[in-house]
Amino acid sequence: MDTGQGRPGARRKPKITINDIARMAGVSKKTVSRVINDATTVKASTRDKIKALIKEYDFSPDPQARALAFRRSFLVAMIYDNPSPQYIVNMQRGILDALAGSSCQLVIRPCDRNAPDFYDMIGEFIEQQRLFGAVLPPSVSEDDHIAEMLKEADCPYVRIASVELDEPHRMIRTREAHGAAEAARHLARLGHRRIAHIRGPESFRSSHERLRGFQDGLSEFGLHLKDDDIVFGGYTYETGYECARQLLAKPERPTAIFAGNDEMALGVYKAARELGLSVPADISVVGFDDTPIASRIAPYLTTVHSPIRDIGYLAGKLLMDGPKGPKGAMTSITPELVVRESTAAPAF
Amino acid sequence: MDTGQGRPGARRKPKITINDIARMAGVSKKTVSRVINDATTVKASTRDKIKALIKEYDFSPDPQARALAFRRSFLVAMIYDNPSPQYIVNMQRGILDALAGSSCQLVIRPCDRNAPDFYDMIGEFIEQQRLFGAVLPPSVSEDDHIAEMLKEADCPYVRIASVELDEPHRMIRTREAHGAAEAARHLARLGHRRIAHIRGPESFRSSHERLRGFQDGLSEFGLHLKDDDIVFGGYTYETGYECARQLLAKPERPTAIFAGNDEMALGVYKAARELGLSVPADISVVGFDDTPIASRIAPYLTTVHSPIRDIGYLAGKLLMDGPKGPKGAMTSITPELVVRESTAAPAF
DNA sequence: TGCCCCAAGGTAAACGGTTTCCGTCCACTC
DNA sequence: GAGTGGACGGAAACCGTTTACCTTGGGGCA
Repeated sequence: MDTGQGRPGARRKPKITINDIARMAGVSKKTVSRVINDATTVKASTRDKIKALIKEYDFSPDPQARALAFRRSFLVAMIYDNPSPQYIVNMQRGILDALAGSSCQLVIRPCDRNAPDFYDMIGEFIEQQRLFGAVLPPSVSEDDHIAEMLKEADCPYVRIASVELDEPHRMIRTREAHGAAEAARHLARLGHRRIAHIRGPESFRSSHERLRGFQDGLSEFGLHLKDDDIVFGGYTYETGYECARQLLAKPERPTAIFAGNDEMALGVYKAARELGLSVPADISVVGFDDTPIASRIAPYLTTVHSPIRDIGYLAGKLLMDGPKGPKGAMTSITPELVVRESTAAPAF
Repeated sequence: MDTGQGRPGARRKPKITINDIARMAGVSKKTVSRVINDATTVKASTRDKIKALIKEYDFSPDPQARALAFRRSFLVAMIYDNPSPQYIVNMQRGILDALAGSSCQLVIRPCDRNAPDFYDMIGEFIEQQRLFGAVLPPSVSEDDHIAEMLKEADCPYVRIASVELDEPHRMIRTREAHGAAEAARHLARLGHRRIAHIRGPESFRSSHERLRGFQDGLSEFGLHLKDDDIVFGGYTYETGYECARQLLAKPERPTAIFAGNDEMALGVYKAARELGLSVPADISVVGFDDTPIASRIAPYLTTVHSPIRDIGYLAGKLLMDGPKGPKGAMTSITPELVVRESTAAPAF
């Protein structure tokens, strides 16, 4: 595009092809193609001349034609079922960060793992699009069948998960257990002894990891979660609320609750409010994710922060670099605790 | 130009082509093509037979090959700069709802209108991708230069905005003034007389519309906003907070504040909290957008609900149908007030 | 010199559809 | 029996790249 200020009479762009470049450079279009893709066997002087022409005429090869010849589109898909807008948007941005400068575009593919024709839909999508690659955040990432289909279709992919469930060059690990352990230590140091946990659903690996990490952190202080102080939530506001009602109705109620994510932590806030309990004076609350609400609500929520955008970036980078990318590439991310206002020493 | 080389082309798959279908149907591939695309001049029985075969063998034409022949990709782009994750995600879903069943995919293109090379980037994107269409939510939708570039590239597009700024078949109107007027009436009926407004930035058309609608609503009750009761915010939590501090520090402070969006309304909550004012006893607050936070925070926020996903759906539909779509197609959406807990009669 | 080999680059055929430009066949109608 | 129009075929061109395969020229080496 020209940067000149807007003229009303815009010109029709004389679409320039690889042939034009070749003619002007005095070489065959094959050589131009070589320069564009893989300039290994082209003399430096020839390559420079062609590159100069490409730049001068602002030429870029037609993605559709390339895709046809390559038998592979220049599309990277993000396939996800995570419902959190914050998560989704940040992940998208991260992947796009990694795609910037490449000739790939990001197509999004939300889905519902419970839909009856789930695998058909995704399978068809994968088959048809001949994707350049796919990024799978949780919980789609935990679905081995999807990974299998992608492998089948010869489509590179990267899975983002809290546990190692594929080859290293296809994985970004989020060490969620670490963040959960930090939360546990924080509560233990504050002096809490009666601590409860609202965990996420069985079907999410992350909920296991968060629980595990939390237990590990507590055990460092000789503490442990009693079985009936672990209740199952569904990672939603409503379930968080209900679980909290249940926990706080006990005769000997806990002085601190670790919610499996921020949404449920907000549910705990609501339950506490209704019961006339003050956060953090009567009950300390810790969340997980650090969604924007966490720093908007009163009291500001102590939670575990995951750098979602960075994770997306790593995943995208890993995808673009392929198995033979730099060996030292980072492939894991460690969430950290952010202490705000919702935790305090228990009153005795 | 990094194309992620080193990926060998896909290995051979028993991929079925249009020729196979044609052979099996006993027709020429041209007729199959007719069925796939247009089917106007194909006899019903032939068409049915071909369709059955297509379904049986699960054939779908290669998008890349079609794109090359059509000189147009099967990609619909959503180009946006709106920072609200909730808005983005819902809009994406809405557009995808409309794209379902078509052969189009959704590619996303966030951008920053303040970047120095903004128009270059977008222009290049539009030129290269030969998009099937584009959806422009605010505030990108308000940029005539972008619309011009799209028209130039012969790319259909739909703009979503609160005012009519393009031909009807390229517009989805969000009648935000209506929702704002409802908010005004609600406050007026409660008995508020001293009302303030934290408006959005000058550069957003929506901020004008919301102000205008609010004023219209007030005037029905013989009320009006004094000039210094209208302050400029930036649609962010922080600016909402600062504006509220300013308004609430006045000797004769307002009894109600209409914030231009929910983010700013949360800022008002914070300011009120700091000043020891209770919502809604001391100050009523109304937001706009109905983000999820609005129904998570205490007190639940009275706000104006926009069905973003529906809007996205309409935009996508309009795009797919084109100018010759059904005449009676709905092309406007009216946001409605949702009364919750943050508004009450003023204390005298 | 003769031979081999490699770097550098060319040629033509894919890639998998759509389109153009006729034609043909056939059933109806007048 | 001629005219008409709908349904469909055939061949080739085309879309703009990449790729399989081949040529060419020149240098190293025995």
